[in-house]
Amino acid sequence: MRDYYTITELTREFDISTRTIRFYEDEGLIAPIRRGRTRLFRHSDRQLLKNILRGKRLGFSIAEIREIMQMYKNPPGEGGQLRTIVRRVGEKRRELEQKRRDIEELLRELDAAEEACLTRMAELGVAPHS
Amino acid sequence: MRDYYTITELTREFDISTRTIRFYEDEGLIAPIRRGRTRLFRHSDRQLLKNILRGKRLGFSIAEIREIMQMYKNPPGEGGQLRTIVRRVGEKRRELEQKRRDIEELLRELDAAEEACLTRMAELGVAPHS
DNA sequence: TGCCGGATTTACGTAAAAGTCAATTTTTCA
DNA sequence: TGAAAAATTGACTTTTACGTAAATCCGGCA
Repeated sequence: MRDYYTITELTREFDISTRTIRFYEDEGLIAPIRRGRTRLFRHSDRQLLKNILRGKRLGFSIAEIREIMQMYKNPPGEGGQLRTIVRRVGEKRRELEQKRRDIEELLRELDAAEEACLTRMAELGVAPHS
Repeated sequence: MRDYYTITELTREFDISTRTIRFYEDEGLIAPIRRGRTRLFRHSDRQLLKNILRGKRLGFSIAEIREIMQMYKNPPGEGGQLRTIVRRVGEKRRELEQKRRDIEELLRELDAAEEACLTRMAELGVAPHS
């Protein structure tokens, strides 16, 4: 297990550009250490990047991703702040549950569409795969 | 059950602007009928709008939503086209399944974050809700 | 030591998805 | 019928999330 990843290693692993990674750094989502001017990414940085990309796949904006990341990087914090976090966790959870319902619905519709295609292909006497 | 919806009824129901609806029309995603220049939305138009917004919530672009909608609006079609649709349905399904895994992961992390907050609050002797 | 390839910085560019504004037009209904 | 309210159109603007280009810098090595 290597100590550090270079920026290009990460661009290859996740199929994103260096510009994208630097952009996330500018946005304060990751903070790799430096040797001179060169960025060195720790395992934790790589993990954060993974989380960012997961958020992106789910359609969250940078601002939303930042907010989510702050939730589970909660510092000791004061009582009121903790309650705020708990409330926002609840909101995000509901949002994710809505997305999950959306996915289930869409999957059902895709199933129906596929079946309609296969039925029609059978009628036409077409082979199901190339 | 009314025959038609006006544009403002839909903007209120779905909490979007008229500009957004007109934009979707320009993009060819919906095609309400006209009485004079005024748009009249049928139930099917409303349903399409619902589908569009579901796609948006899942982070799909307009282009992707258009592609998905073409899948289950598949016309009689010719054999090769049917196979193309079946293939693309498969791709979208895998994409959705990835999103579903992403959601499960994120939900687990939110659970952990919430629990950490609650534990900390108990230590501080703070009441769990306002 | 001189060069080469990768990394960085700075700055401007851009596509997608609307928002905003102004000028009409249309509809409604008192 | 006539004015207020609602809808339309077109043009321009904004925001987000990077892309791209140019200039610079740095570390290794022949």
